[in-house]
Amino acid sequence: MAPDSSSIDDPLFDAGHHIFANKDLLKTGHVPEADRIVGRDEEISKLATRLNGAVHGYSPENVMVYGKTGTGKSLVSRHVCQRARNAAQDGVTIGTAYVDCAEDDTETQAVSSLAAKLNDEAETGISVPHTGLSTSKYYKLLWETLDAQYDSTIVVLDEVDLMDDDSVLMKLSRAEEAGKITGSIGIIAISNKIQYIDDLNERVKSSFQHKELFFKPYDANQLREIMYNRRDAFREGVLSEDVIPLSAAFAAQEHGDARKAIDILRHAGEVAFEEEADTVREHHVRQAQQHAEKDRFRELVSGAPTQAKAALLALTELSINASGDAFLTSQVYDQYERVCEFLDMDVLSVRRFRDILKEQAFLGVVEIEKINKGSAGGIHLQNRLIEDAQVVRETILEDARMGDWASE
DNA sequence: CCTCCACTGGAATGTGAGGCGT
DNA sequence: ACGCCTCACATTCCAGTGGAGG
Repeated sequence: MAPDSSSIDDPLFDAGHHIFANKDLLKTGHVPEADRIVGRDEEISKLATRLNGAVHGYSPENVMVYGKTGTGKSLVSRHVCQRARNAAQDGVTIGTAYVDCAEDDTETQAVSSLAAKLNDEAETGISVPHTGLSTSKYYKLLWETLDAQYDSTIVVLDEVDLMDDDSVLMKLSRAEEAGKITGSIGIIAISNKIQYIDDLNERVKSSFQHKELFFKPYDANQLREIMYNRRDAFREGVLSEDVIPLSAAFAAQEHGDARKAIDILRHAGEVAFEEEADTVREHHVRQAQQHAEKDRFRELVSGAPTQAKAALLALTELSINASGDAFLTSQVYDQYERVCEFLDMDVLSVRRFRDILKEQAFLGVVEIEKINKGSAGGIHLQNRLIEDAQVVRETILEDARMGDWASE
């Protein structure tokens, strides 16, 4: 928790860090100052237009914000909220609240956290308990709070698609016309899924439709600028020239996710530190990238269903023990039967087994090539692991149900 | 150019879990 | 509590595939 720069003279914890000056700047939750937001000017102004009403005491519009992770959706939303608060005309007060629906994923939790965040007890005299009330009570508290304090309220619901249902959206969007509150309310709903709006209740849908805002992934130039803005996380002169451009290039390949870009940069710093290098260089970035790649891969494998793991285990076994690195489906299936028998699992049909391998190919864990052996055997698929077989094997064996296989 | 091999992949169908309206 | 629907996962069946080798 404490910043690296705190200088407690304990030899166990090195006095200073020779790579990082302020590592916090590279934390995922770090919010940069307004003038450091890169390449999102258009999105900022569009979002502001929608919320413009609030500043003048009218009703703001609802907005649905789409975009992949790490494209600045939350950042821009928070930023615009803050600007709206500051820009509020004389006599107009604006309340803003941000709810992460990944944390508060039920209706009650979301409403209670909204009420708690918007309520200033000193001013309203209302106290909002963290738990214990019924959902409707929390709504009532929320309406009271809003009436007591604000002319307009902007609510940001981040990752709404993780919400268990859309009743919060429903009730919030209708609060004004249903006369629950005297002021107005605007919702910024943020979602990673483009189709999210299709699953919504018709009423909610209509209040968000045609008010969507898309966030494009960052390109390499923008990523580079984002990283330059945080270069003071490192000590001066520690970053060599090509580190940031290279990290940006890697991250741009990975769908333009700014979060990943920063991760790679931080990782590169950590690698350099562990190597006791004086500067962060290109090869540290490459190593960090590989590390990230491996992490992603491990996540894929460890998250796979049991049967898929058994299939992969069969493939790793062949890759390690047999010659060659690509194997016919029938060979892998034979091995898979042995694995299942040993682990006392159900043996799936060949047909299903083929589909499982195909899924893994889609995820990028295995690679499948079609070959034809002619009159010697017709059409076959050759399955090959993309990552190192040992790595895959170790990851699978971490699974309790698979562990026994380690004893052959 | 035709055959032929052994697997591929589409389609139909079955099954259990979980959500939804009544 | 109830049937109804959808979804993910799995099985069975079988026509289709396409290059090596005659």
